[in-house]
Amino acid sequence: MTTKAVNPETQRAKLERKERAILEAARGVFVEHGFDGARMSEIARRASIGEGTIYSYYESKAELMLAVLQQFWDGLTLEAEAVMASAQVDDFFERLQALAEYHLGTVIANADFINLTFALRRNNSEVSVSRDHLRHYVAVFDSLFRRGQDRGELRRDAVLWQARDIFYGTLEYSARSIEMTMDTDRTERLQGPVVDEMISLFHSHYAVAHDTIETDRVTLDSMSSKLDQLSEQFDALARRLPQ
Amino acid sequence: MTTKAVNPETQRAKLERKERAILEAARGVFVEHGFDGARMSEIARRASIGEGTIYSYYESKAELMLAVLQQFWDGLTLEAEAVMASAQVDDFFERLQALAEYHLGTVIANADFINLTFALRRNNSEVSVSRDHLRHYVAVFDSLFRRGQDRGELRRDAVLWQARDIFYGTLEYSARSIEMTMDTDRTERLQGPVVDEMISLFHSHYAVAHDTIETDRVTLDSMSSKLDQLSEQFDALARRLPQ
DNA sequence: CGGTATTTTCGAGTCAAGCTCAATAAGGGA
DNA sequence: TCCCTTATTGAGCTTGACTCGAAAATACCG
Repeated sequence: MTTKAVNPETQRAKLERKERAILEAARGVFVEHGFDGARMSEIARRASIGEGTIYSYYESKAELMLAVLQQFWDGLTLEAEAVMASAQVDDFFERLQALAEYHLGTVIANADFINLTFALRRNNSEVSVSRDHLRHYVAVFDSLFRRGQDRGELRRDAVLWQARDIFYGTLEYSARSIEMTMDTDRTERLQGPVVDEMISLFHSHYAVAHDTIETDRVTLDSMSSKLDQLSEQFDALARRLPQ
Repeated sequence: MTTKAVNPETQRAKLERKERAILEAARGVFVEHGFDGARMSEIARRASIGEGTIYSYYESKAELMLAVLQQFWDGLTLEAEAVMASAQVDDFFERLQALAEYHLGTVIANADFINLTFALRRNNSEVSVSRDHLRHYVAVFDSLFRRGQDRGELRRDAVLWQARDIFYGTLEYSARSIEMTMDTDRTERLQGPVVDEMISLFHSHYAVAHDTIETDRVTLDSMSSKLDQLSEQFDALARRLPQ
């Protein structure tokens, strides 16, 4: 009696703990062996439960995988937001650099997960979920970019989704390239140059550099008129000179 | 005697024809159902052979898939090279645009294959092959870019692999985004703007226009100081003149 | 042509892995 | 303690990649 009715929470807590155990075991096995290579029996063994029990928590292997991915992407999004929140400067480009460094590092470190996410593109139901993960994650960049436009650091006519494609597309492709050259090649690529190039690219393509050119044009105009003026004065002076 | 020894070629040709039939059937089934969804039995049925026969041509399902991918990527590379060869202009940016249009269209049209390529990243042996496909394919961009540098259209200090990452990374990411918004959203993205933005980006970041602006600035500064100097000399001269 | 060696094809059978389900255990209220 | 609900289990079911012994086709030779 006393030990049994300890708490109504206990039961739920127990289930949740078990669910977390399954998720953690699944995460490890999926990362180690990929989706096809992962064995439900191994996941069950690591979670210290029977194989059939998994199916009372998750409908199928695919759904379990999806839960793992959900957790993974949620974690990424939170971390990315934290990186932005902890930035000590307001400057767009500094923040972009922080985000790029974080993203590139993460994508390289968790390449397995990223690949798994895109490998799971068969059933339409799963696609939508995977899409939501991405949408939520890239929202960090979106708000950063919009803020940069509002603060006048970025061109107003820049198209958000184009910038987003360039940012994430380039970083992911670079991550794959870095990954590829890691084990075999001697010409190992580093993360630093990739991020630097990205910032430089955003500077030259999206910064309000146009204003600078405007200023130059103004300088040019004023110089030109000054020159004309000087020329006239010179002529006038020359005419006043004695032969 | 007469009918049997028709030709020593016949036998080999027969085998090769059968191999092509298997490859073609496999290609269709893989594209329709993905790697896991594809059934060896269906491939055999479509190729009008017994299931076991496939295994006297290919070691395993994975190796068959790899052969399909090999053929696919080789075709892509050839097409990309043909696009470059048939370009009517020499201008780097026009050629880049043609390549971008081709690549984006191809990636969207054959999204299944592209995904399959990256989904097959488990066994190390397969990785290397997949890497070679990519390396060979992107060589088209590489030679185009180098030519652009040689012809003085592109900055000499530009780093090739960085430009390559930007080009292919952005296009692939855009292709995925376009794919995603295709069936559901009303705000459908088009391929045109993506390519245009890419060209514009390469113009602003890699064209020798940077040098021009730099040169302009330097010229402007020196002209400005010379003008001031001249103005002073003129005043001094004017003061020395008799009233 | 007949006979024989070799090569190619075949599909029934094996094995492995995801998944089901009837039986069992655990929990919890009266 | 009894009973009902819920959770857990692993032996089997199903499916699909792959094997293998046999048969069919082909090549070779006298």
